Amino acid sequence: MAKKTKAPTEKDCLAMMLSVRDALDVISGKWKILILISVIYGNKRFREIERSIPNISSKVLAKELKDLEDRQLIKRTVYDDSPVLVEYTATDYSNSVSEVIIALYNWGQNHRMKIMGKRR
Amino acid sequence: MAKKTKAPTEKDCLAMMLSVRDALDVISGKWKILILISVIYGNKRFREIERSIPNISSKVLAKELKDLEDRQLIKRTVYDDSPVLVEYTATDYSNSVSEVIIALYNWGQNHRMKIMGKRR
DNA sequence: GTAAGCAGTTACCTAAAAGAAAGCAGTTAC
DNA sequence: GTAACTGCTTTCTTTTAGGTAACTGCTTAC
Repeated sequence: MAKKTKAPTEKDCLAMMLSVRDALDVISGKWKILILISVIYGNKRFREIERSIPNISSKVLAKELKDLEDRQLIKRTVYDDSPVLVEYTATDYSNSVSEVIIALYNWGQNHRMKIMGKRR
Repeated sequence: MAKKTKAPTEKDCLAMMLSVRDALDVISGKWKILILISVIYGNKRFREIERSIPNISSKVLAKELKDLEDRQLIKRTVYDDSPVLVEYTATDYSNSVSEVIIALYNWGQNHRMKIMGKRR
């Protein structure tokens, strides 16, 4: 299978950037990943998610949930018993974000230990 | 070694969020990761880095480089021959970000294929 | 002598994100 | 009957990130 081992070219560098940018477009922002964590973890109801994320407001949560739903990173299901009941759940696709989340989690933990010398 | 397998608690969810937030505080923004990629890849000079990142401006680059330097994610070395020569290089610490970068790269590539049905 | 490269800085402006606070229509609990 | 929960929406204000563009002092190349 002897492949040539090529040194990385400028194109590789650029390609890396473009894909990372694609990811950041979807995932970045102060709240999206936290919301995904909450939902993947198992929180389903609007208020439940809201309570699980420190300092998030209803307004921001509603907006971000819509955005994540549009991108199929979250599923919104309405059960129309009265009272109306709404459930947010993870999708297969949102589960694919786990790798990113875990990398961020590991790095963040490590970073805090570096700068504060202690764990949370 | 039989550890108890515990179901994740609310505290686990919160701890995850807090660490991820720590990471995002350092790493987020439109440009920081792209700059890290460029420098890790091997670009050293200010203009070289600038040219390697599509559409970045001098102002933003200068600001972000300072920020990354403060956080020890980049090393800035001045060679004071005349003309003054400045080199930016990756640190051990910035290399630790690679895992995050790779996760973002993989996800971003996958995402693009999902929504566009093609690679870059 | 002028154009172009180096490593930035400065000042001004805008759009988007986010915070704060209140409200609403419906339901349930006491 | 009133307080508290649900899933949001609305308005208003502040903050921040980022874009644009020009300009600096210095050096080398033509």
